[in-house]
Amino acid sequence: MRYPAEHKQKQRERIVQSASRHFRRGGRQVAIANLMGKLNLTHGGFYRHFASKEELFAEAVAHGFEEIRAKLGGAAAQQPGQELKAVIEGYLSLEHCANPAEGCPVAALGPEIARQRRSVRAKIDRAMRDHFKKMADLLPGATEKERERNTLVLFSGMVGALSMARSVADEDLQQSILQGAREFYIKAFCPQG
Amino acid sequence: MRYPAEHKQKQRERIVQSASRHFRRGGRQVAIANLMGKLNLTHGGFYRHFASKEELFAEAVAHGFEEIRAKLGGAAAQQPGQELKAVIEGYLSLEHCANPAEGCPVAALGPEIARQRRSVRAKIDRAMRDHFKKMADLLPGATEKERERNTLVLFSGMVGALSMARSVADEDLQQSILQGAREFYIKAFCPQG
DNA sequence: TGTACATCAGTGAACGCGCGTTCACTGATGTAC
DNA sequence: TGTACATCAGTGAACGCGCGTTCACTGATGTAC
Repeated sequence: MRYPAEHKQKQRERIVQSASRHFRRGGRQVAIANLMGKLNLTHGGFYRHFASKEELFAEAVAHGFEEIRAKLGGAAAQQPGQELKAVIEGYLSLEHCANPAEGCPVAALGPEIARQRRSVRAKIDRAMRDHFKKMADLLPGATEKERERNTLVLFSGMVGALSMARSVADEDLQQSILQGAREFYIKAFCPQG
Repeated sequence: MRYPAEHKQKQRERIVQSASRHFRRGGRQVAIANLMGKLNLTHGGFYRHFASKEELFAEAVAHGFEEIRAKLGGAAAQQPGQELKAVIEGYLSLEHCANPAEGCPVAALGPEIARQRRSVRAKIDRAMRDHFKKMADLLPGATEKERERNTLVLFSGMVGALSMARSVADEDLQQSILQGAREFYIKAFCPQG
């Protein structure tokens, strides 16, 4: 059956968005047939949209940066004057910890990204740089360079806290990790305590 | 062929140690046949030592904590009076970044650990708590509780920096992440700057 | 306006491969007598 | 001391399953005339 003109592009976007969440939840090994099935499609059609699973993975990770940025941006907008504090509290929240599917792609997939071929990582790099460049507006620092350095320190630190919190089984320990990191980074990066 | 009395236990330890490194390099999905092959064994014998791949994985991760602690302890011992600085510089070194197989298991496998069944994570928890308890001796803090809180903040932060550095393709960015984190954590946690 | 043909997103079977786990078997050495 | 048997770490074939990718086919709609 032939589809309307924009159909293909929209389907492709749907696949990327859905895959992005499923990869973040289950890892890169989530099967293509599974991903397509969630959209009521069969696996055969996948290759009308992507050359390989690798290509989808790279785009899915890139999409994840946009999604988390929208979330953190929303949290920031709700606390004018305390934007960075809101971002830190949002990122290190129990809610983010419990929902990797809708959260930060580095915290959810970091080591798996690290194992991809260079070309895949290069594609992800661009999205990541773009993401952090945009996030840097919220950080303190006299020059843009300094703000970007601070951004990398803060976000890499939060990635680790979230990743470690998710990997422990004990809920008290999980909470301790998140809370300790929240307090520490707010003190370290939010100008007025 | 029947083997000497201690043979079985030694073989088991060899498997755990080898698997630990291979999992850290390639992820949990590294095949049992592959792991056994590295030790010139065939896959069939695996189940004389372990009930499942899951069991091996948990022990392999636990073993990883001991290995990295020995490494960091060695680095600390070489710089008396600057132990913590040596640990931070060792953990956030290019060398550690380039060699996940012999490095921190959380940085190498965090998200994959997070996806394991609770029982597996519980086993890993014990090893992790033990690890951080021992590392806490190096951290500043008036009470033991405070030192342990600081330990979690510092190490989770370093986990994220290492994990993020490994996932980027650009070497300059990778270096920036590591260097920024090194400077920041040394300033934040090493008493005499 | 009507007809014949082209298009192409999507289908589902098939290919080829890898993997976790099981199991009957091996055979050198330990043990019972 | 010698013999028959038990042990059990390790072997390698097999089972059952899942997965990435390919491919011939479908069929509703767009296009040429």
